[in-house]
Amino acid sequence: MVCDEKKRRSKCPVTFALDQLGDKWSLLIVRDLMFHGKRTYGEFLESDEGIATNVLADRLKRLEAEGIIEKTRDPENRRRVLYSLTDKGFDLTPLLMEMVLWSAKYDADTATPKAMLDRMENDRAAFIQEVREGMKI
Amino acid sequence: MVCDEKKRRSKCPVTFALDQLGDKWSLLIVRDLMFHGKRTYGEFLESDEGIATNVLADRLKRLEAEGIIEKTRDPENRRRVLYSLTDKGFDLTPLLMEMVLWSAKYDADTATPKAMLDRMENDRAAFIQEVREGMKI
DNA sequence: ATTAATACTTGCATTATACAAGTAATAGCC
DNA sequence: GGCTATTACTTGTATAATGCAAGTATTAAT
Repeated sequence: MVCDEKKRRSKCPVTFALDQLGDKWSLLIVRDLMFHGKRTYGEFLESDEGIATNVLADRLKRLEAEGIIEKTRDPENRRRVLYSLTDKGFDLTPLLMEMVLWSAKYDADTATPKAMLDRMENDRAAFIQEVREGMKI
Repeated sequence: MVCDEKKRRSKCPVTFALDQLGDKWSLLIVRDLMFHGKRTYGEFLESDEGIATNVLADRLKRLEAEGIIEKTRDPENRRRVLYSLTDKGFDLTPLLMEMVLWSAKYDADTATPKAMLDRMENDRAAFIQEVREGMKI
């Protein structure tokens, strides 16, 4: 194929976001980068949800193509690839925060510390700043 | 099958939300209920994205089972079924707002009026209140 | 030179989706 | 009451996505 751009379903912003992130795995990779300090293929594979290797490879490729993550070789160990969030990826922080707050409200078993939920709700800007700093290489 | 509960992938709140909404269609139905005043199967079918009839039926069933939407017969026309958001569904408003803001930032073609984006950003509570009022039957 | 670590790719079975068509219940009209 | 239209689905089938097990390629360590 000469052109691999997908046709857009519509010009709706919700659709735009869903076309880039609307599946059961993409946002878990973003979560791991954003909140859990994960950076490598192997680390993503270890997450509790158990993503399949081919699906992980596919999602990393797509997220990179969409400019949400970027890929570098680890200079200290050249067989290791390091993934990180771009600004576009980091800007998903508020979206992830709202997901966490919604789930905390409606899922009795959610494993998010109360203190963190309070910070998310009461000082959004500070929380986002903490995430940004935590993401630093 | 005796029990149709799905096993959870993890206790992560992001996973909880993705298991209920993480596909390319569920949130579009929520969007149509929340922002476009749609309430019937036929109206959802008309949306630009072009959902397949069987997928729409499946998603309506799931969303209802998850307590995000509810179903009533239209008393004035008993062959018509009316869908509406529950409180749990309405509480997705901030999540949808963040999706819209993120897409507006990164998609040059997004069709959201600037004035609406400004209200979402600068007066979140008021915007949410407007949505709530607009949703009234 | 051999083994280990890391990041993938491949093949195949299962599941989900898209598309076209058909069915069921209610309503409106004669 | 019988006929047609409306509305909300269901069903069948082809295509695409996912899950799982196994294999390959590149770099590092010994």
